[in-house]
Amino acid sequence: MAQGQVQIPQQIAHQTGVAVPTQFNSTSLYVGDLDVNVSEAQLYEIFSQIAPVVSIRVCRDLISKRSLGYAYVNYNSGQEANRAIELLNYTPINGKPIRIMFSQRDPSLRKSGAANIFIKNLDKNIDNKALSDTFSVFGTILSCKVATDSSGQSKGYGYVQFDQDESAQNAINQVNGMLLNDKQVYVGPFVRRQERDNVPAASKFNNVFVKNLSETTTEDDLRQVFGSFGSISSAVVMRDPDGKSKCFGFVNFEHTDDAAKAVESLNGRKIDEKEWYVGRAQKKSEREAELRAKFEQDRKDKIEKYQGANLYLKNLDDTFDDEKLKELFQAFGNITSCKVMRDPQGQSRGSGFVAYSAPEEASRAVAEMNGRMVGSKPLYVALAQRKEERRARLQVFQNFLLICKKPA
DNA sequence: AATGAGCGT
Repeated sequence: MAQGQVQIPQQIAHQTGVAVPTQFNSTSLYVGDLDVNVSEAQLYEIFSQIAPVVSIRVCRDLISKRSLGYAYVNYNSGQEANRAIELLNYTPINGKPIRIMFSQRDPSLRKSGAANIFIKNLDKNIDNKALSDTFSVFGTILSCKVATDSSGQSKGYGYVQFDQDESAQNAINQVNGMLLNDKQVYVGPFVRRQERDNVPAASKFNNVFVKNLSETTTEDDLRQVFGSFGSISSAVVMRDPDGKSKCFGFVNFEHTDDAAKAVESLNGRKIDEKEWYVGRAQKKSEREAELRAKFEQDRKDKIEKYQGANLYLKNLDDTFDDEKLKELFQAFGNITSCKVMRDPQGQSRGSGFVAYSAPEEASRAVAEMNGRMVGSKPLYVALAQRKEERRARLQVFQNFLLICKKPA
């Protein structure tokens, strides 16, 4: 027998060739949320109180043998398994409530999050069992859990997953906004964190930004135009210290939906011969982040564009200056910049850069000029590497040297 | 205020 498995001396239910059992006559239970130290023996003691147990296995990491925090308990009949769920679910073992479900090896239902609801503003005294009892009137619960901190204290929210969408819908309709232990709870569909982040807070805003105003447009004009969408708590046209309009402003609505309506219908409208831009006002930090991102993108575009249009020169005759370089290289294309590198004393370092406006010009220059005698020496001409590329290459080389030095 | 984690011999 496999290690870690307790085989109970009972006749074993043979299921070979039998169709996959449905949820409710399955004899196999998944027991999750186990403390890592929970053993088969502890589970046996508890589960055999319901009916004879066929087998129990705590699943463990193959190598470390550490408990994965879940186990399987098998009974002879579906009724027994069902009874175990009813009577033993949320029983604490080592102080931690276990969570029992019918074993369902196909993960698709679990992953889909279907019929799953989220409850918040729960009284801290409501535990898994109480939550389950509250919601079981709407249908069969597959899983139910109150979020807790490490000491087992309720965090005031939880989850209930039903087997049917309809049950979840009814639970939401009937319990949302109701009092549970004198606290008004929120009940809604469960939404994955990631999906919730994808829905930008962008749709909930009160403050509207307007630009491209005429210089003569005033706060009163803004109130006039925006006022038709709902009540305004403030309107402002930004101005220079001398009072001259900066041609943009902000209108703050009392209700988010009014703000949204105003944006929807005013953006791009022509008013006083000016096409207004009307949008959600960004926070300063948001705006800055956007500008930073744009700047970064522009920089990347520029690098991309000039990629391959830059030359790196070395072994350059000391008598060459920027001007002479330009003369030498302009035959191959349109030079956008040209530089001889010098030390702080102004002495030529014998290297330099020539930038063209297109990569073809640069490669022509390499082909024609590399190795050519210029002044006293043969000139080295190659496409310039970007700083990062060069750094990466140097790093590879340094590593190589280190490896070479290491004794066998 | 808060939107998990979870399936073997």
